[in-house]
Order: sequence, then C-alpha cells, then structure tokens
Amino acid sequence: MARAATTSDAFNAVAEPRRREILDYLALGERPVGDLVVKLRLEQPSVSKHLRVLRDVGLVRVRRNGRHMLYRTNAEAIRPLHEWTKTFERLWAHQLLRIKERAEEKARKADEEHGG
Amino acid sequence: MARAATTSDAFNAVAEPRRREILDYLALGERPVGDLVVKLRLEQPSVSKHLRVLRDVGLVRVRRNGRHMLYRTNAEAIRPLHEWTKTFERLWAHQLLRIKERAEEKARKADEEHGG
DNA sequence: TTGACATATTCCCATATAGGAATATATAGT
DNA sequence: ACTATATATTCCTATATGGGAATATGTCAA
Repeated sequence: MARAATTSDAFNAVAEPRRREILDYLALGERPVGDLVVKLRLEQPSVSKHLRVLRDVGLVRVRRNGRHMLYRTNAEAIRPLHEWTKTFERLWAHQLLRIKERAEEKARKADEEHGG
Repeated sequence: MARAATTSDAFNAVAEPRRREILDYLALGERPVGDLVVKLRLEQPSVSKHLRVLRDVGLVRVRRNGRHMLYRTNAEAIRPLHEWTKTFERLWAHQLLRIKERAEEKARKADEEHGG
C-alpha cells in the first residue's frame, strides 16, 4: 500500500507546509487566489492545487465574487487535530516537571559537594 | 518535487493513522515492540518501520532492556502541532458563535411569523 | 464577439512511501 | 557453539504525490 492521499483527512492535508501557510493567511479573512500567489510566492497553479486539497477535506470554504474566488479558513476542520494533540498535554507537562526536578536535584548535589 | 518525507517533521510523521495509534498507546507508558504488534494487529516489520519514522522525528524514545526495546512517547515533540492548531482556536470559537446567532435569529423569525 | 483577467485542470516526472516477504542483527539461555 | 526470541533492515511494487509547463474554463468590459 502507498501513502494515504493528502485529501484523505485533515492530518494528511496539513502535513504540507505551504498548505499550513495558506491556512494561516486565510485565517485573517477571506482572500482571492491572487493574494496567496503574491504572499506565498508560489505559481498560481500550485496555489490552486493546494486550495483544492484543502477544500476537499473542508479546511477552507469558497465563494465567488465576479472573477475572483474568495477563500477562507474553516477553523472547525482543524479542531480534531487540536483535540488529538491535546490528549498529550498532560504528558508533556509531567515530563517537563521531571526534567525540572532532575535539574534541581543535580544543582543541589553539586552545591553539597562544593559546600562539603 | 515529490511529497515531503514522513521523517521531515512531526506533521508528516503523524499524518499516518497507525503512527498516531502507536503514539496513543505509548503515551500510557513504555512498551516493547511486541506489545504494539499485538495491540495494533500489524506485522512486526511494519511496526518497526513506523517506530523508526517516529524515532527519526523525536516523537518516541527508546531504551534497551535485554532483548526488548522499550519505546515511549515523547510528548514534547507533539507540542508544536498543538501550538499551531491552537492559533485557530479563537477563530472556531467565533465561527461557532456566528452559527449559533444565526440559528437563534432564524428561530426568532419563524416564531414571529407563527405568532403574527 | 473579442480581449483581458482570474482561476482551475491536465500532463509530465522524480521521489517517497506502506505493507508483504525474506533476511539480518542482537541478546539470552544452555 | 547453537537455538530460540525480539527487533530491525532490505527488496519489491502499486500508488500518490508537488511543482513546472501548457491549456482549459469562467467572467467581466467594450
């Protein structure tokens, strides 16, 4: 089996850095494709193709305004990612605490040696 | 250019569902490879290959214990994902509010028509 | 209708999979 | 040394890219 399609879910879609940049930019407000081409310094076809992927997984919404297609980020589709990463929050807080404790322990020992 | 390597960063590494399952399981505590083979019902080589990817991007840590390799999730490496998704939190909260407002507006109008 | 502008799609190709099968490496026990 | 156990790596193949180039589609304006 090959790698899952970029359009299979939000996780695969946002794995591409340029698509994250697009989402960041479109989170500020709806923008036409041309703006993204300028901002990201990408060829127009590339931008359109990235937008197609994002659209397929619901990460962006579009509406037409004359010749322009106005895209915007649909944050709701990012939420599952947030929820998943959140389940590890407790863990990294705990791991950081352990690191801090060890550092303090080390400092205490060194101080003892120096003092004694 | 082709798709970025799965080992290029945490975003690409966790795009694969089985790797997320592995991280979920190893978050409970360190476990040998064999446990993952049983739990995920995957072939041992597949598990080892997924672990290799996760290790390359720092998402898991290993230590040897006799013939066993004990893996554990390194939550700290998931944090960048969490931080990125978090930047959209404000946005989806706002979007949900708008949806709620519209629903209430709609209900109000329908009530008016019914009443008047 | 014709031309200009904005965006989308198609074709091409080098590259990277994920899993299956087979094999290699490492360690413990005898 | 030899065997069993645990894990890692290699080889294979179908599949899916992402960007570049070229082209198609859609809309406005005159």
